[in-house]
Amino acid sequence: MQVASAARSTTPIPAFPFPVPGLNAAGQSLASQPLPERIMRVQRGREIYAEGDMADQLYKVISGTVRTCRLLPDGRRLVAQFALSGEFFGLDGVSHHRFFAEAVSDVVLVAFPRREINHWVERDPAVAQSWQAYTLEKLAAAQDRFILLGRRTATERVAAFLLDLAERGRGPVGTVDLPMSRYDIADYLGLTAETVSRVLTNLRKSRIIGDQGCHRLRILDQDALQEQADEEAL
Amino acid sequence: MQVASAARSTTPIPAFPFPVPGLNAAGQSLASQPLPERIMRVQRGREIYAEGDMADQLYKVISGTVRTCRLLPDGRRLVAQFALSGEFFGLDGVSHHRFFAEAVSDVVLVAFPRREINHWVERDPAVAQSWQAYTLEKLAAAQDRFILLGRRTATERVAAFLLDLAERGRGPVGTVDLPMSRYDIADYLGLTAETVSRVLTNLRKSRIIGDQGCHRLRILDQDALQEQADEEAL
DNA sequence: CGTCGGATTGAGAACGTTCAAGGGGCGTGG
DNA sequence: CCACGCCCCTTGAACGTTCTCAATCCGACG
Repeated sequence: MQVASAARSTTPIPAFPFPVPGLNAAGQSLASQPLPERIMRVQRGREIYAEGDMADQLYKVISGTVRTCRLLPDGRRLVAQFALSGEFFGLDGVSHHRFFAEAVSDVVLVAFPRREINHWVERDPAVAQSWQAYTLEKLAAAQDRFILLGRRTATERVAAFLLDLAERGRGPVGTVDLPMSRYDIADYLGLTAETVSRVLTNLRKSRIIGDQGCHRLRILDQDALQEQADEEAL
Repeated sequence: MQVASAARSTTPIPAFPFPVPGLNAAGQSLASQPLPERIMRVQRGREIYAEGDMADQLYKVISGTVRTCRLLPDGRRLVAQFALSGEFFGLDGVSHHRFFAEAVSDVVLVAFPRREINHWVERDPAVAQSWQAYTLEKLAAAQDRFILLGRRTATERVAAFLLDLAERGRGPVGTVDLPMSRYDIADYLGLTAETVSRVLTNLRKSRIIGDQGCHRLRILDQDALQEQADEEAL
């Protein structure tokens, strides 16, 4: 884990991970009490925290992509989350991390001490409410993923993944960035890299997506892709 | 949904769904402000709430078993949770339920209005903390399930399921109750009922579990079962 | 220009599903 | 009380999707 020098005055104060009344859009406290912050820079492939580490911080991605994973003893891996720029991660355990986090690409992060969040939560019921709502939303998203992993075909999973990334990504409309490898995608979707590759090839041959290199593609037919994601047997 | 008549004086006040300072073990308020409660009785197979319903209540199972599920348009189903007696459910959406809940067996429930919980959370930071911790725990459990659904073999899934039920169940030690059907189990584990049945047969033939009817079994070799659950290739 | 890791493609195998048939337990009705 | 019927559970056989293993290709980077 690499911690860069303290934030420069040129670095904008990052937004709090969840919307909080009393903070403006940039996350600056309206109560003239700036949030403590710690800017971190992590190189591609480096670990941000390990499984079992104290979960005493939350992280917000300023730029780049982060993955949180767990490894089984025999080498099988599952990616729990991809955190894109603007998103946050680190909420994978009550007191200790149950997953480890790595930088998919070079990333810049902000770390929020959890005790600071707890302090806020204790002081302000509205913050507590926001925080709770945020956690509940995460829980709902996790439950949605049960269906993807438990009952969807390979094509459905990949199509849904592309649509999800397209929505979350910040590139030009219709263009999807895939900063992670096929192995990462596979371990996120409960597939193998070969299967992911084959599905992408099929979608390309069907003119549903267009090729712009390994780590970028265009969605040529949004409706068709949606159809592939929702249900094979429509 | 069936709502029984108001609780009798013989009905013990049910415990709050999550541990809360200021409440004793039975969930009775020490602040001489009893929690509002609503006892419900639901017959086996009946719906408790539907997908899309307002998520304005949390439920605690007093006796029986409840499943929460979602259905895909083509009939595929996924069971998100089994709530055994003493456990609670209903936290499957921020404002509206994203799953529907049904009674696996005849059940007795207590419903807690969410606004009541919110009220408590707003009044007492310690309650807020407990509530938050509870939600985080649920989130961590959900993330664990990603691995089960994404990367485990059929045998591993079933073995892990049996161990989980054995731990949560309240029957005699070494005995596991399976109130739900093979189809329910399959939809919980992302398998088919046939596969579940086959795995159980294999475990029986290996003398790892013993037969006591379709809905009850004995764990004969806990270590072996643990081995099956953790990893095939140990 | 060469090297290396990731991506793609192919062939074969394996695991789980699908389809189908038979068996058993429980509740209902005669 | 017994018989029937309806689920559900179990078992078998064939199929299919995905995985595994392997070779090749491509692109990024030195």
